[in-house]
Amino acid sequence: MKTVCLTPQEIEKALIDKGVQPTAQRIAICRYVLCEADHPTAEQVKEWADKNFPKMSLATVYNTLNTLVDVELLSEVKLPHSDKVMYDNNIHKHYHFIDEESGKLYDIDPDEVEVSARLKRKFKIRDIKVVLRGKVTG
Amino acid sequence: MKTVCLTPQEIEKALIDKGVQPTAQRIAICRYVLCEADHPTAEQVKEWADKNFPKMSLATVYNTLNTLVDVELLSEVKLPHSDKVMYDNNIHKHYHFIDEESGKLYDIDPDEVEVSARLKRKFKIRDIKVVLRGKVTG
DNA sequence: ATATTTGCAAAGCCTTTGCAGGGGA
DNA sequence: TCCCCTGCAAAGGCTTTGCAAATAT
Repeated sequence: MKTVCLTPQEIEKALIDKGVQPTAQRIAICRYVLCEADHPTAEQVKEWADKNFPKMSLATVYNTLNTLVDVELLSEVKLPHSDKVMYDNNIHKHYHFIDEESGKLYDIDPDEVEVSARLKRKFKIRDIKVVLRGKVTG
Repeated sequence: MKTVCLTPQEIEKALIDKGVQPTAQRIAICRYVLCEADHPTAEQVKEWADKNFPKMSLATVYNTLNTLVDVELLSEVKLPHSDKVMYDNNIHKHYHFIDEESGKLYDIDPDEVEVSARLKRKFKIRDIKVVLRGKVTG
């Protein structure tokens, strides 16, 4: 979750820069998922919208999230501990830590994890994903 | 995929040892998923069953696969490149490599990948999952 | 005889899609 | 004007479940 929140104006600009029309719904969702939320699911975005936006359909929530993923303002996280997609405002390379007790996700900086693979020659690695799991104190 | 295939008798014994009734359907599915198949989906197991078993419902396929996972004769693999669960007869610790072209899965021995994490103290790691992705030649 | 398991169909869960109405450029 | 977006409801894909009939011990 980013510590700095974008203003509606900044969000509008970001959307336009990406070639996405800055509709009220999209700006609202951006305000939530880019600043306030922490790895929300579509359902959580919908719940937020129900409280903070006049009226927004679930389809619009999904469409908007998919659009934001397409233009790389957001990234999609699918992890085995949940059947729901989670959305991550961290679009840089990073790993994830799953708190086994709460299911909560934490972003892990790649610098904190060292991975080196020496596979048989037939494997050409293009990407490595690491998912950590355990307890989080505090 | 194991190179050694179990006989129906061995499968029957394995099921009984695990406290699972060795019904014809279960033995048949075991013969496929424990020996012949390579990371099959439930759908693929059903297709195999349709060709090689008098009659088996999809529910039985799912129930049986879940039972085998419960008794640890099989492990469940959920990866982000597919929305379908894949079943793995390798129940030992290992990682996976996804061939980006075919979607095919390869088991990777943990010895071939070195991972070391030095996270902040609040994180107590209980498990590390590594998913590699790239091209496979040959 | 009693407890499990099977098969079928229906339901469940998450996500996508079709289409008509509405709003922005 | 014209195209894109929204909302609604229906559909889609995968998996689970309820229940009655069949099977196992």
